[in-house]
Amino acid sequence: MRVRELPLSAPYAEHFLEQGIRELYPPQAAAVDAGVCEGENVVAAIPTASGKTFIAELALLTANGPGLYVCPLRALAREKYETFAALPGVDVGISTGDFDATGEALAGNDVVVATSEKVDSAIRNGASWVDELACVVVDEVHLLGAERRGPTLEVTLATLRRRNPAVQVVALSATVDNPEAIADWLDAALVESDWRPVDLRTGVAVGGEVEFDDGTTVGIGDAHGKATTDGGEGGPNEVDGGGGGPNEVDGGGGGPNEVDGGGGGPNEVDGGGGGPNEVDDEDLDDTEIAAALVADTVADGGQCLAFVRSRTEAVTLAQRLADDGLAERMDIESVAADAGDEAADVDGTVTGRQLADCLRSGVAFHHAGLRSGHRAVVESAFRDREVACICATPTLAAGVNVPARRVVVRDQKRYAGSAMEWLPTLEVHQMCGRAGRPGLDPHGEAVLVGDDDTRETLVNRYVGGEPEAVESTLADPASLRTHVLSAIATGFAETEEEILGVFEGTFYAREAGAGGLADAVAVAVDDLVAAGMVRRETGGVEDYRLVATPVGETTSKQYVRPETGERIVSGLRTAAGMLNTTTLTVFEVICDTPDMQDTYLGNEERAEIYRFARSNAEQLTTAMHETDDFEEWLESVKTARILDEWIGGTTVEELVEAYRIGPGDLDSRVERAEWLLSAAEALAETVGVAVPAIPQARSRL
DNA sequence: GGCAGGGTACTATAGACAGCATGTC
DNA sequence: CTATAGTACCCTGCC
Repeated sequence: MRVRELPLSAPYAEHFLEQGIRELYPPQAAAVDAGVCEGENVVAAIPTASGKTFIAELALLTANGPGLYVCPLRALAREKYETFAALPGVDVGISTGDFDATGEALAGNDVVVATSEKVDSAIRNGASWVDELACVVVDEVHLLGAERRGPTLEVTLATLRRRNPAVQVVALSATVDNPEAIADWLDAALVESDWRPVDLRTGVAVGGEVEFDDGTTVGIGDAHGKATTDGGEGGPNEVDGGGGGPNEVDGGGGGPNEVDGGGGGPNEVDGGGGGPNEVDDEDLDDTEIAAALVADTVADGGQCLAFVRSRTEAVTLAQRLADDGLAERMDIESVAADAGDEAADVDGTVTGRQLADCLRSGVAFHHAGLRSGHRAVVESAFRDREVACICATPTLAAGVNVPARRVVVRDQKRYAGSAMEWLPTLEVHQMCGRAGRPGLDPHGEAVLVGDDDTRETLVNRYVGGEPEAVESTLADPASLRTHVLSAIATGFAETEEEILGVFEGTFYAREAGAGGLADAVAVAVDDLVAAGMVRRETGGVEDYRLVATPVGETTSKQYVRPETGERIVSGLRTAAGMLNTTTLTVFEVICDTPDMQDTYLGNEERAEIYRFARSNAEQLTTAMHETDDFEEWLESVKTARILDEWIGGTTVEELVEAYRIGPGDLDSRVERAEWLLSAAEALAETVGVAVPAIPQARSRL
């Protein structure tokens, strides 16, 4: 199918042709056949980089009215905003917590790009534009299975559809085990495919060699074995009708079960029995294997991503690769010396300096402790081929697009609470899916590092294994309370019956029936009444209606969780009766809510924070002996102390040093504090308490 | 006695969304 | 619990 044949107006068709898109990828063609251009609901469960954006554009451009594009990350929202803004004659608006590109009212736009929380918030605050939508595209719908954020996605989508039954819904998902359930929920046609524009092979590295799922075996430390099964030298990047395009369809991921569960086939294509530099099989630890896997690809002119478990390990691996002189083996454009300077310019923290040093050696690391400036430098230097390898925690797999020739997953387990857990298959697949850069690499390679004991597990679980099914988490009491309050506060529901009606259209209800929630909703309502968020108003003879109290209304509008609203209100009341109310007081209140991210409290620090809490007890709203979770409260005190020092003028460098947090972590704490303080101010006004320390703290943040 | 090197016990561990006012045609 | 890197600390052995 060609772009010319699509029901697009001339300027759009021109635009795509200019971008080199002539022939549609098979999943795109399938989406068109399913009716994306005719207003039909479509769920596309296809790999990343197989052309999802184009499907979204088709839906939005052919829709009979304004469109909404919902995505999970602010960074992705920005990326999409730019993509859509490049379309001729399309007015695009963006709406995320931190970014507002146009300043115009969202109502005037042809397309709005927003995070799901922002859409939820817009609905709660009565924004009118949501009712005029003709089309909603939801990116990464499989996140509906995520705790906390999943429920807001499904409730938001259900509400949008309820208020506007005619709206077209196009949902884009990673490959999951039950895409048909999502399609069924949305009354949508399902397009399912594992076609990719660049072939991907996945392997497991044990000792000195890698066994790939296509049956080939490659020695590690060989200058990277050649010769795989596919011959497509022709031009994997050509989207042109002429070239190898269409017939690549079944050559590639075609059959989903091409993978042989039993491990490597008998047909080894070993690079010739141990190359000259072949690494010794024995006594290689995972890091050495990972480093060799990276070095091989780099020596061959390709770039790598290496995924590890923790932040420090990402940094350590990057430094090690830098010391090994990794980049010297690569004909990279130029080592990222400028990027190094840029990274150093962001701040003078240890993290920043380490990153700068790595970048000047053509290596980088990436994790959530980096500030967004750092991350942007790393991402763009990598895209410009100034960096040979990024060592990263799983953040990178879910974020903006940074494809590499080879992906090395060194660690497949993660510390969770008190034990090591295997990573979900879906997550590992997303890491692996970053392999293969269209136009630059003949194929992508993903390698999981293991040993004799784990080999079979890795093959079964990740190489040949199916990703998990998406399951709703709406039944979680905390999520339910939030959305029940929202339904009442917006006036969509006045009885428990009507609340169930709001949830009728959710993914959860499809699985369990809305009735499955009845008991849980009743509990949530009771909780909200007890918390002073909701009131039962006995209006009629026998019945009552549910009404949000002013506090409940403000809580919902401010988009904080009910528990947060409750904690803030009680904190404010206590503060009003205190002699010594300071900025520390209000920080303690907002940090002691579930909406503030807690800060790790090390053993060493505990005693020190305890002393701090004691000596400042008259400024804190919580008496030590009456905390239900002392440990958690101490963490809040630590966060509050950091914020208080921050507004007192302590620098990032000093705070990072003193409290062992990443610079990016500090940024995110500050950002949340701004938001929670404004919520606190609004709540203070609704309950009629004046706490001057709130505006003080706000202005100094 | 002093110090280097090695063994050992202990500590720590991924990620990231949201409010609102304001001015302008 | 199913792990492992980094580190503070102690012990040992050598000078």
